[in-house]
Amino acid sequence: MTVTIREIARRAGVSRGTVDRVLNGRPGVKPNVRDRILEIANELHYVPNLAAKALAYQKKPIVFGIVMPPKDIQFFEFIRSGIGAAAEELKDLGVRLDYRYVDNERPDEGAAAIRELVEAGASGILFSVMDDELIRASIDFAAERGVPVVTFNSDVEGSKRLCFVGQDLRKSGLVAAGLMNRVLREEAKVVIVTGSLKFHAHRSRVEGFRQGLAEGGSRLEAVAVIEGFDRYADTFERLDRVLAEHPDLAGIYMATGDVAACVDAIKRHGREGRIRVVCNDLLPAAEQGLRERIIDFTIVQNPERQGYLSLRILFDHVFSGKQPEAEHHFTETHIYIPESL
Amino acid sequence: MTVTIREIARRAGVSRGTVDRVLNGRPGVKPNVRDRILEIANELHYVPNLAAKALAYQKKPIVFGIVMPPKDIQFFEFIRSGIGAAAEELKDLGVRLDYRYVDNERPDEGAAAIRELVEAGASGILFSVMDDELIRASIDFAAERGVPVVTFNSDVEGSKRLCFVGQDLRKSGLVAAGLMNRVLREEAKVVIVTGSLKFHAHRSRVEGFRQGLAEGGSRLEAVAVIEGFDRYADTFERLDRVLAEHPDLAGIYMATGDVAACVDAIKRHGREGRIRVVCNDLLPAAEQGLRERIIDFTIVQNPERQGYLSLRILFDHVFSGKQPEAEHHFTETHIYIPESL
DNA sequence: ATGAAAGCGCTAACAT
DNA sequence: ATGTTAGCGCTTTCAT
Repeated sequence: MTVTIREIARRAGVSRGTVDRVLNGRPGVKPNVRDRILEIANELHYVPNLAAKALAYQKKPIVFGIVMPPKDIQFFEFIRSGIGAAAEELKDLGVRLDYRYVDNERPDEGAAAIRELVEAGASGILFSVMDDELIRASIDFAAERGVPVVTFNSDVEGSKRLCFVGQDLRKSGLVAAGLMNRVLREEAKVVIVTGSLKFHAHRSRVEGFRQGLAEGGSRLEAVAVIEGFDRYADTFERLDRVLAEHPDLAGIYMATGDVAACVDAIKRHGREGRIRVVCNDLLPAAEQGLRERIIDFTIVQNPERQGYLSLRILFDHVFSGKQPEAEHHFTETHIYIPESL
Repeated sequence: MTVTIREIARRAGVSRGTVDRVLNGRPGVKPNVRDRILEIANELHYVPNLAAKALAYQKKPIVFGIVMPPKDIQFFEFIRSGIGAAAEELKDLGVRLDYRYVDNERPDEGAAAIRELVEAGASGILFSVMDDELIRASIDFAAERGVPVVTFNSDVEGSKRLCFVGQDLRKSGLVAAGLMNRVLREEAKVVIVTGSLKFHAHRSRVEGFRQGLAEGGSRLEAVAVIEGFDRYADTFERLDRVLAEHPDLAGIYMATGDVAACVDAIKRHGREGRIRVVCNDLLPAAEQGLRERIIDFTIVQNPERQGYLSLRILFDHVFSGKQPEAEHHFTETHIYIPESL
C-alpha cells in the first residue's frame, strides 16, 4: 500500500493536521512529537502524493515568477516556448506563471522584479538577466525568504540561486573545433568571431574552440579573434577586412555575433562554399545561411529544453522538495546541417 | 473561474453523476439530457482537471501494457529509460506499467501479449515488435475494444494503432549523406553498409543516403551496398573485400550493422583516419569508434525521447482524450562527434 | 435513468 | 500545541 499522511498520523497517535505541519515545516509542534513523526515518515518512506497535493492547491494556486528580457529578443522565443510546454503540463497541478520582462542592460530592473515577486508571494523564480552585484543581492534576498531562484541561459555565479540551467559554452566551442577539424583536414587558417571578450560568456566559447584546435591532430591555426559586439556593422566590417587580408582563409567560427553579417561578408568576397562556416543557434539568419549552403554547421543547445527543464526543476523542488542533481544543469549540444532542418 | 463538472451539473439541472456519465461516454443517460450536457460543456470549454481525475483513480490505477523485445537488446535500454522517466512523472497520476518481453522474431508472442493485456484490462498499450499479419490483427482487436495501441521504434503500418513514435529513417540517411558531402568535397567513392535490403526499415536509410548523394553538388559515388545482416562476421568479411578492391575508398556509411566489424575492418587495412565513417546510434561500439577517431559522426534519433514521448502520448490520449498531432511522430535527428560526448 | 454520498490524499481554516 | 473538518474536482457505489 502507498503510505499516506493518515497512516503516519495513526502510527504516531496524532492527527493528520499535525503530521501536515511537521512534513511542511510549519511551526507549532512540540519538538519530540515532530521528531517522532519525521522518524515514522522516514521509516515508511513516505512520499507525498502529487495529485492530492495539487488538488488541494487549486484554491490558492502556486505562482512562479519569470524574469527575462522582453519579447522582442528572438532567442528567448524558444526558451519561452519550452517554459510554456512545462507550464501546460503543470497547469492542472495548480501552477501559474507571472512574467516580468526587464531590460537586460538594466540590472536594477531585474533586481527589483525579484523583490516584487517575493513580496507578491511567488513560490519560486525563474531568472535570466545578465550578472550583476545588485542582482546577486536580490537573489540572495529571495533565497533567504525561502523563495528559490533558478537561473537559466545566463547564470549569476556566486549567488544563492538553486541552480543554473543552460548551455555548456565551452563545450559548444569544443564541438565547433571538432567540426572544423573534420572538414578541414590539411593545414588551414580560421578566424574566430565573438561579441566581446570582456564577457565571460563570450569568452567561454572562444576558449573551448581554442582548446579544440590545440588538441592532437588539428592543423588549424586561428589567425584572428574578431569582436563584433553583436552588431551587424562591426561584424561585417571586421570580417571584411580579415577576408581581404587572408585570401586563403579556410574557416570562420561565429562563436557569437551577427550571422547575417558573416554571410554577407563571404558573399561580398565571392567565397561562398570555399569557406567552412560554423555558427551557433538556429535563428532565421543561420537557417537561411544553412539552406544557402554558406554555413556548414550550426551548434544548438536546445533552448526549448532549457525553458522546459528550468521550470520543471523549480516545480519539483518546490512541490516535492527535490534537490537539483547538480549546480549547473547543461542542456545537450546538438549539431545541425541543412539536411537536419 | 475554472469550469467544473459541478458547474455543468448546476446549469443543466442534473447531478454531477449524470454529467460524469455523459462526459465519459458511460451508458444510462437519456439522449436529450446527454445532448444538453455536451452542449453546455462545449460552450463552457470544459476541460477536466487532471489532478482531480488522477486522485480519484488512486483506488484502481490505470495500467498501460508495454510489449517489447527482451532486456538483453542494448538499443532498447535507452527507450526503456525514457519510458521510465515518463512513468516517474505519471506515477502520482495513478499510472502503472505492465511490461511484457517478447521475442522479436516471433510475431505470435507479440500478438498474444496484446490480447492478454486487453483481457487483463489494460487501458492502453505501447508496442514494439516487428511488423506481421498476426500482430496487425491483434492491434486491431485491441483498438476495437477501445484499447489504444501506440507503436514505437518499429511501426506496424496499416494497423489501427493510434500512432507511431520513432525515427525518420530516410532523414537519417539524408543527414548522413549531408555529412559525407561536407567532409569529402572532391570526387570520391563511398560504400553503404546495411542489414538486409529486404527490410523496409533498412532500405529507408539507404534510400535517404542515396537521395543525399543525388542532390546538387555532391561528387560522391556509392560503389557498393553491402548487406551485413547485422552480424559481425558478414559485415567484416564483406567490408574487408570492398576495402581490398577499392584502395581509394574514401567513406563508409554504416546505415545498419555491426559497427565493431566496420572499425576492425578499417584497422586491418591500416586506413584509420583516412576513411570517413558515418554510422547510427550511440551503442558502445560506436562510442568507442568515435573516441578512437575512426568514426567521424554518428547519427542518433533520441531513443530516450522515443520512449518518453510514446508513453506521454498514450497517457494524454487515455486521460485527456487528446488526439496525437500526427500519425507518425518522428524524434529529432542529432549528429554526434567525439567532442559532443 | 438519475441522484446522493463517500472517498482519493492533502491543505487550511477554525476549534479546542 | 494539537484536533477537527470542510473542501479541491472527479469517480463510483448505492439508492431511488
